[in-house]
Amino acid sequence: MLSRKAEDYLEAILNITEKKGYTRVKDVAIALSVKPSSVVEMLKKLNDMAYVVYRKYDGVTLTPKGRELGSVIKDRHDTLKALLEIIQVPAKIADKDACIMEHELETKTVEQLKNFVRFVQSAPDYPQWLDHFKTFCETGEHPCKVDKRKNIGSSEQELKIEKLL
Amino acid sequence: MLSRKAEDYLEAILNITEKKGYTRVKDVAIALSVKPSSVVEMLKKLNDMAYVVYRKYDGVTLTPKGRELGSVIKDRHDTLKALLEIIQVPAKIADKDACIMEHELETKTVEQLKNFVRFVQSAPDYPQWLDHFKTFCETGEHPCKVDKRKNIGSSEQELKIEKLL
DNA sequence: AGTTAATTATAGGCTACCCTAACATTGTTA
DNA sequence: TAACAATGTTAGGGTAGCCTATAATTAACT
Repeated sequence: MLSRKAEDYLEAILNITEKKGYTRVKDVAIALSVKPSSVVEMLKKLNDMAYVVYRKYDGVTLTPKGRELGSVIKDRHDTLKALLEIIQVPAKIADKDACIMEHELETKTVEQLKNFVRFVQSAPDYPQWLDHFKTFCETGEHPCKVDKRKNIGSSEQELKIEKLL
Repeated sequence: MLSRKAEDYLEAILNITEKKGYTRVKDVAIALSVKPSSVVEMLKKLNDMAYVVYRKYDGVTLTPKGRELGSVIKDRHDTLKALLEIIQVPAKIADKDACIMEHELETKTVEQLKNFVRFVQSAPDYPQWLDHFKTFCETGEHPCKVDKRKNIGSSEQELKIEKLL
């Protein structure tokens, strides 16, 4: 298992490589707000563990193994960020906090997480979409989608129904 | 600012104190899966920073300052746990992962986070409850609650409407 | 009270990660 | 191509947090 930090380095290398086509020590140092010497130290470790190929004075490239793990981490990050954005955390904070979750979160993030939880817990009726979500987890399908196919102009109908409530 | 670890210690002390009325070195060691010597080391630091009162061979108590910060952390933890449970992560995993978020998450947790994000992003129509959530953030009120007061027997009505869709 | 068991404390050591300062290499440009 | 600038590397050092082994204290039992 790689440490958190090692994963951060891997993720950074992946991001930089995707954006510029190659990665140098300096780029990683800037991305992670550390000194170049720290980067070199970690690159040696990642090289020994076969996550990257690191040759002196010649930048870094990811091995297939490294690319694979990097993708998993990036995906995790993107998912967390998306979740935070869904609950109205500003994009910039969401991106930052996706890395940190639990400790040292922005006030705004914590506030929105709380809001979301209270929103669900204090709902006057059991929220229907939660059932929809459960169904979605089991079937991969949105239940309303299935029902709607039976009708045409369902969006108009929905508007009417909304007014009824 | 306290480190993650220091916060973990503080939270553990708060939990143990709430449950047993007092806290000994051994309890903390078990709670955090570390050796007693590590606990003593950290208690000295927390004592110096005035988060706890630590006297040799005589357990630990939280200062008001420590109790306050501990509560904030515990609240954060509870919120994250609740969020994970809302998205159908089993309680036990939710509790564990509330501490960890982002790194070293359980497969199940990541899966459910992904499900939730996909659930929202792939919805056939823009999900209404998201608007409700936005309103909730601004007003602290559930919009449907307000509308419903105008009618009686709204839950019956809802049932009918559901059948219509 | 005396002996043993449990708990707590100290000393010393280890690893991960970061730093600064000095040195090496590569790139750029007159 | 020589000189300077930018970048990369190494050496040496620091802190946080963990450990083991050993010593001190407290608790429990006969």
